Amino acid sequence: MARRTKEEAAETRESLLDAAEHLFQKQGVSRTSLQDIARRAGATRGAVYWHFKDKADLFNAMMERITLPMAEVFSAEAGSAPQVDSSAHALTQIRQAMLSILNLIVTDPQTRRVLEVATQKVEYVEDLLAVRQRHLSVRSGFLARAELGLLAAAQSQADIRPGLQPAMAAQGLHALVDGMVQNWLLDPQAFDLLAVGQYAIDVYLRGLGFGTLPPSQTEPTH
Amino acid sequence: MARRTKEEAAETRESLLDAAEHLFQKQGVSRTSLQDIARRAGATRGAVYWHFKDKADLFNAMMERITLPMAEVFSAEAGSAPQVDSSAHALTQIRQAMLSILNLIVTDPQTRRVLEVATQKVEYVEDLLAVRQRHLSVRSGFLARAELGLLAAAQSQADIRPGLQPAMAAQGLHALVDGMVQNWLLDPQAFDLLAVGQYAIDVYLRGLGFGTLPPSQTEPTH
DNA sequence: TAGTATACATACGCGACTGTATGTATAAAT
DNA sequence: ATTTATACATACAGTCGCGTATGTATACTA
Repeated sequence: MARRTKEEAAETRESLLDAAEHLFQKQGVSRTSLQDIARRAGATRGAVYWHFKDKADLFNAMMERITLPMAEVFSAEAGSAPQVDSSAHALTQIRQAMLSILNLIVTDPQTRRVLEVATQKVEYVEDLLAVRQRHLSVRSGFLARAELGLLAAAQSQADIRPGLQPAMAAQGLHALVDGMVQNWLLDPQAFDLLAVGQYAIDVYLRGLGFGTLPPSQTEPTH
Repeated sequence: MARRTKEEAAETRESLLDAAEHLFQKQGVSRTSLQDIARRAGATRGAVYWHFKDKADLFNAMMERITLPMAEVFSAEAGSAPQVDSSAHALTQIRQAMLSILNLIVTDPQTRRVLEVATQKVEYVEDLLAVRQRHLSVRSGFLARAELGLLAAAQSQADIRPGLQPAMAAQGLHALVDGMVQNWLLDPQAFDLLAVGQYAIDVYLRGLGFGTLPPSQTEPTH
């Protein structure tokens, strides 16, 4: 083979990452060789070592192709409908953001693939610790957002519990969504992520004292 | 070396599993060779292959040494105080069981180690799929228990929400606890597992309509 | 007490995977 | 129109870890 145009080179890179995604999901990261990846992409290890330093570098590049769901949704939400009464609907925003996360995971195969790899098909160790770091930073972003939202919502509502502890409440909310997603990824047929997710989130928010949620679609179909 | 007594052989086996626990936690399962394990246990690969078929077999033996927290607590709970009024205190039992889980994880280093390995330091794939299976069966056990408990509690209380859906509610509860544990294992200094766990669980149960929890220690110290 | 099975240690052969070195046709720069 | 850097493919060691085969001293058994 000979030199390709810059475009073609970029395509090669992408196809390598695509191949890695699928193979990592099927065989796990450690059991997938660079040979495997190159072959599936219709290339050789030469191409891999040209585009990436080693497997860890390739893995990180794969991760960076997608924004993790949590971050994705919050950034999208920020640029959505301009809020006239932001504090009043802060809670609705949080709720909606989390449902969007669940929806994205159910809908988008690539997101689901990479998420599955990141949570089940890789060992959080050494050169791959970047995953852990990303995970942690996404979490802290979520916590900050949620905490602010909860505070804002509490101020605009009367029936809020006096003992509300925003930091702990946000941690719980995060654990709920995160645990829900991980459990669903472990066995997608076990339950309906959207339905159960919505139900559980509403239960939790109600437990915080937010009894009156927008009547739009608060109750799941039963 | 020569032949050891049966006792000594059993000790060798245990020390191999101990070594594996620590090394798996530090380096991940795939990056730990049987050589590493043998060396740390003060033995050779010969001992390993005598006691175990291969690494997967050793890994599974390591997992089976401990009962996973969720299962542990429920089995212990079953044999605890005999219930005079079981339906009335079903909820308290559930709550207590979950707090015991969290307590066990924080308290017992071995449980924490193995749990960390099982959730972060192994790839759920092929010969190691037994972990996934264990995870799933523990979950279904939890769900069954929790669902029954919720139903029993609902019958004995008036202020329960009419729309209670026990299956979904149980899923949410499980996701909450599971997510909490996993997030804590990822970064134990990020928050206090016991305090936040208790807070979030109570929030969730309150959201289900169980407003009056036993006054023992419902409110976290603040 | 001789024999046998046990509980390892040691030695060997092997494939797999990695990183690098080198070759090369061609797109792009001059 | 050369030249050069690019985008790979191919070739080469080298290491590592695995599984097995074999050796062996001793606890147990009859």
